[in-house]
Amino acid sequence: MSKQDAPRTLVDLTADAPCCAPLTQHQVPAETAAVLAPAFKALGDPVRLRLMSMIASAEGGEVCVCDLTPAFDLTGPTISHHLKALREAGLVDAERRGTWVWYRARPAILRQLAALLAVEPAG
Amino acid sequence: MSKQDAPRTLVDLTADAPCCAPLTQHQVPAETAAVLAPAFKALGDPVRLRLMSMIASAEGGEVCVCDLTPAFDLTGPTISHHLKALREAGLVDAERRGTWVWYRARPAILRQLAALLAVEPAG
DNA sequence: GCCCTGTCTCGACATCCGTCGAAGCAGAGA
DNA sequence: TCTCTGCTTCGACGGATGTCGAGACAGGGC
Repeated sequence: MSKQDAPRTLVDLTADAPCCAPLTQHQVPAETAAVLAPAFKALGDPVRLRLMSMIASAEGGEVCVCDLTPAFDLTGPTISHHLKALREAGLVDAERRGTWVWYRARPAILRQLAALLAVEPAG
Repeated sequence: MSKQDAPRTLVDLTADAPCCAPLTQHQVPAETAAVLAPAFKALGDPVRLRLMSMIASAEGGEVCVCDLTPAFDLTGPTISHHLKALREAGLVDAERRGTWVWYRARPAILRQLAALLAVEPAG
């Protein structure tokens, strides 16, 4: 369940390759935009942004779905749907251990997104 | 046309205030997520990501719509629609000067989004 | 084996989004 | 004033998205 369902176009994105020059310095090619936009899109929902933050800032680097769901006024299926969106965007990984499923962040892609948005300190 | 049509919830976002601790260090509060998610959402479309890049990397810091439109296989109204989305997300400003409309980036909000996604070098 | 708990998938629904053509508005020039 | 060009807005259409309830599946305990 953890890796296979990430779309093929995002696979190289999840590596540690230094892929992206800042938005503000070079034009983003169409192919790069097509690959990166889904990651921003996944963060473009308040629930997913909070989920991403809860996962990425979790102690031990991972968090159980059972700790995520009660934090929202949403049903289990809806949270599961949002987690799937984060998974398919390559932002998180999931792993089942016994009864519970644990999620952890993928720092590499976060780094790449941050690098893309980087602005020189004194514009 | 330049500022008034930005939604009210984003106004404080466009200031230079150091608003956001990294995603990976503190949980993003619901209010912050509600304010920031629309900005990521605006970047979550390949066309808008390229537009944002073309505007942010333009020489002189601004670019004419007439230079943006021919770069895409899309009609004028569609490009205008995407530019409006970037405007309403507070990512760009527009200004009419004579016949043409010029767009420029707002570096402050880009900095804030990048800061939110920041990951420690040796996470 | 049976049930209980936790999570995901499926189907349905309302809403939102990307795209287009047509029309409107603002400036420039004849 | 009349017309032309550039950009936006409007209205419409098809497809994607967020949400839910119901049901399926996996693992643990009896």
